[in-house]
Amino acid sequence: MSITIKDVAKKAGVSIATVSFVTNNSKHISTETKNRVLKTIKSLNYHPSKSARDLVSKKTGFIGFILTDDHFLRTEPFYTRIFLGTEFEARNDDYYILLTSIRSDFNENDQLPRFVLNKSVDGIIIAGKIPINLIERLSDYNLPIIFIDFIPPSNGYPLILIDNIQGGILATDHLIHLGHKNIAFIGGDIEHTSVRDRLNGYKQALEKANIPLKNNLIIVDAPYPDRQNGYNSAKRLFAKNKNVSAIFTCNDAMAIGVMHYLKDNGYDIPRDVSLIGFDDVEADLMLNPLLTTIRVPKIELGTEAFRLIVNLLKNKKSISKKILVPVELIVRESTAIYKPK
Amino acid sequence: MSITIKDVAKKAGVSIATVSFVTNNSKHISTETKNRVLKTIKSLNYHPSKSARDLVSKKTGFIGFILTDDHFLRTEPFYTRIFLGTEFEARNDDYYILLTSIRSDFNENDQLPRFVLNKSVDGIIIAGKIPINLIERLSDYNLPIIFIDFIPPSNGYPLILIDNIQGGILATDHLIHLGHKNIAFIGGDIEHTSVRDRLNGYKQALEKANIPLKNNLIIVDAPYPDRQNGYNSAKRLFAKNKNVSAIFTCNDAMAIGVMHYLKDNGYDIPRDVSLIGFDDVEADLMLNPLLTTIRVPKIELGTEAFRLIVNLLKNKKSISKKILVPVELIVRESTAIYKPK
DNA sequence: ATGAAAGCGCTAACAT
DNA sequence: ATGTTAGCGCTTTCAT
Repeated sequence: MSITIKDVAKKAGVSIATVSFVTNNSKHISTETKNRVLKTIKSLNYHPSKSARDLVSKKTGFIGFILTDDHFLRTEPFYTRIFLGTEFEARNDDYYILLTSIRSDFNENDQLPRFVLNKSVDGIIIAGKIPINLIERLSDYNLPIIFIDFIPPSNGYPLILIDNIQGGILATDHLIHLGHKNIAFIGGDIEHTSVRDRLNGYKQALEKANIPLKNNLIIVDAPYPDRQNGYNSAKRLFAKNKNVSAIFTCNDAMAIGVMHYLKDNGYDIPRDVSLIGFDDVEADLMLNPLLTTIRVPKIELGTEAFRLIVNLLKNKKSISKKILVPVELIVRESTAIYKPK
Repeated sequence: MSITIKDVAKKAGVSIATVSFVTNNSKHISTETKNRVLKTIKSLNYHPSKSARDLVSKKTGFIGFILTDDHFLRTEPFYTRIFLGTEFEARNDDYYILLTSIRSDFNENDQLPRFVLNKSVDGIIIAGKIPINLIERLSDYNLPIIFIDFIPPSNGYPLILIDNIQGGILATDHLIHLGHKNIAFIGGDIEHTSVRDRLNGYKQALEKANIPLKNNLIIVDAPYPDRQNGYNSAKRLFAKNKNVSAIFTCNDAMAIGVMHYLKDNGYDIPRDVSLIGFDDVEADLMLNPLLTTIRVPKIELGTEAFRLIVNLLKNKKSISKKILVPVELIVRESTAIYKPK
């Protein structure tokens, strides 16, 4: 049998209430008894039973984390890092994160995540694009929900977002400062708010530098921002336009595809073409040349989300907050000063 | 407030015990009352409180899943798929999986996963290579532990393993049947049991076909089986040996690296060189040509592990089992009949 | 076949 | 400052 609060109380010569007060720091206990209790707890290696605690406090001590399976299994560890961030942070607050995946084509007939049905979480974190009908069905459960890197159609939810516009500006400014004028933008689906915002930043930066916007330098018709689509987009870009000297892609996966295209077609990076990505994923460090990119602090997105939801849980009132997490330019090897041919 | 067992009992006109018996199927209840209770449960949308249940049953209803962070964040979603498998299976048994990562250089001073310290799991699943000292410290906690895709130095743990030898035979046989004679093997660290076993299968297949083993066709000196090391290994292979007509790499990540090397050096796949990988990860489907490989049923590794640990939990006796999960040859486009140049 | 009641380990109101 | 005690929602033994 496991050690319980009674064992500690008996051994320390106090009541179980006192022990409880000590473990919760909830009432003023004389330093002397407090220390004695603490010592006993340690000596007995006592850990309060989570279920007993949860039962009386009417909390579950769990936060649900929902990811579509394609995000969960993405080749670049992006969302898994965000999960890790929440998990790190949860360690301090005695919470556990329950990770589950749903199908990306989640529909009416699919079951909601079990932890929702069984009410075994106090709140829900959702990362990345998620089917709308899931959100609607979730709202019946009266659980605090917050979104990371996704703007749901319905308002009122707290949001943790990447400062994509700023990132777009940062990336484009970098290329402009290197002397580039013919700067292309390659993005995936323009319907994604993050792609749109990054493109937006690109446009703002060009405008500020008085560089005219050319539509045939913008390729945003790929369905999904992965390597393959990066490759194809680059192919389409160069089919229309030979004198591109720099490319800003909406994420690193596409940048890697673009890099392959450039290599396959005899372009040297960065001598002939400068290339900058967005996200800063592991894979960038295995490339040759190393990819210059905009770093998205993935772990921090997770920790921010966790902190926010815990605050929500404490204050009960649903303060609709929007946290914009800043990004950072990481200069590596794939960008260089513009040299006319 | 939430619906409790009392509400159900009152509405159904029975005692709470009866409701409990129904939800647990634990005693014979007349079909009539049973149906009535069931209907009431549904109408009230009642879900038993997990904490209350756990408290009395002295179970936590949780299984811990430990992964080193480099495995967790691997570029190819291999271990995350295994986790998903356990999670899928856990849904049927009313268990939840608590996923946590530890650093791959976990040492004496690092804290054990919180769910171990707090005794909030009933058992532990560990996937992939894990630091030995963690295993040792874990053993103090008297929790059932099972390993997936890793053979710990200490015996007695139930193991879920991939049938690597069979996979090696399958892959090599495939190449042999295509008429290849100069078949290379590229692996990562030979210290890994799985690499060793796959190499073993390779050797067995060659021997059976009376093809002499050539040591300069075997490259197993890379520290980690990733793309970059695949690339480098291929480079070393061709430096020693020009007339290789087929390559079997110990995993797909390395195969992708090899593929890049071959392309960079003007080899056509599969016309000049046939290539087969191992694992069958998403990325294979984005390659050109599509990669022939040995499929490891990742989801199944997870479900098997979960089933095994639940059995362990039920029977209490630690049956030291070893489950060998079979693999499958997936022929795609990167292998072809041998044609002399 | 069903019900009454004890008790799992803990928190928190109330008492001292 | 510390102790007593009533539950939290559930399972399970023992009655009936």
